[in-house]
Amino acid sequence: MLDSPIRDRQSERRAATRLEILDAAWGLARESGLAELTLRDVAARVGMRAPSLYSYFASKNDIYDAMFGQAWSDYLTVVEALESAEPHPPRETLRTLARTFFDFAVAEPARHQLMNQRTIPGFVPSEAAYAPAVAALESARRQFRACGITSPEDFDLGIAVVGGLVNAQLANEPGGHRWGGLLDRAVDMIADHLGIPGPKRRTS
Amino acid sequence: MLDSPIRDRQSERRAATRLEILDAAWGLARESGLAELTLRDVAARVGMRAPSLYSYFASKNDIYDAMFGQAWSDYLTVVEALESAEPHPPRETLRTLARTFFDFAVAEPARHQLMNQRTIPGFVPSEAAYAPAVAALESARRQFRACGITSPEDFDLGIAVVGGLVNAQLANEPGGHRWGGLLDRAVDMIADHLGIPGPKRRTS
DNA sequence: GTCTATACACCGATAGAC
DNA sequence: GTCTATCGGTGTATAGAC
Repeated sequence: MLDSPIRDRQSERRAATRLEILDAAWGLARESGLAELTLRDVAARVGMRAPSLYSYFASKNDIYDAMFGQAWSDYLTVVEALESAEPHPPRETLRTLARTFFDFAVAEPARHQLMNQRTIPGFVPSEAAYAPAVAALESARRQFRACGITSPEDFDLGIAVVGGLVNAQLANEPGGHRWGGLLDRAVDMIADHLGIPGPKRRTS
Repeated sequence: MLDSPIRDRQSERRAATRLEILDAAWGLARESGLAELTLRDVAARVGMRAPSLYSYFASKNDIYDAMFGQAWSDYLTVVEALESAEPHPPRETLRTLARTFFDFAVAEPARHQLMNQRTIPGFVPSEAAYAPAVAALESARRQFRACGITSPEDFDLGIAVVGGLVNAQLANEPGGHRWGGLLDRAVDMIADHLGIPGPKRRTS
């Protein structure tokens, strides 16, 4: 009974509407900022009134939670695609990993704010939404390990450096390239520091 | 007439009340979060009603602006004290500079959020409030230069790395020491990368 | 089941009495 | 200068129309 055709159709419709709502929320977040989201605006964009959203999400933070899960799932797909690609020299793998994270982040500042900063008042990601974030971090950790970086401290350092470049770029020059242009040098700096073999890339 | 004794007393009282209001705002920001500030709560803490605050500040963002200016002025004092201290070996100077910024940031996450992240909706620091931030950055730049780091790109890289460690610490483990313990290593890594002479510090 | 109308408590901000 | 009263806006809860 629980999975009768009727119920399937209903739950499919429901899931589709949820996606519509989330798309509207992403659009508004991109245009006006993540924290500027209002339920009335989101509802209007999908042809509803604000209270109707409560048929699909338990609260505004529940919408943020679903967006958080979507964003990390998307990034998980990207980072796992890198992992399953044919092997490359360690420094090239690290460069690609760093560049992928950097580009993903600066491409959509609102998404990066949701994924990596904790600035939405009262929002704490649920365990379910956090799962793809953990998986993405583990994928990155495996790729670090494949490059010979096994110590947790070294991994923390690498993550922090790339994240620092992202934040500096977004905070001081969103849309620019001043810190993005330092990314390859930063990776080589870490690789040198950790004794990773391979040629340095020429600085541009 | 404009600087009669009476007027002096009035403006002194006014400035004192402004400071009282800002102290109340800092206390609430520390306790409940920067974005959770409400004018009603701030006013209550100084024994006023919310509208009375408008006699001292033009808006809520004007309060944030004054807090922004205070925070950077405080940091400017700290960083200029470092600059006027007796010279030290380059790596030690860089370590002290990095540690000072790191400790200042993690000591008060709300203050760091206001100073270095742009997450308060609609808040853009005024030119006046931004001035001490520029001065602090210039002081840091001079100290980098005294260590032999003259290229703007190298400075950007150094700032970003330290900022990345701060953000990682605050985002993933506020109050902890996981990324703070990597700070000296990170400084040595940069110093090695840039060919700064001097002994490495033993890793802990 | 979906959606709406309505209402509530709270927010920043303003007007005007005192 | 500080107050009360109030405005438009917010997230959210719920009763009821369809």
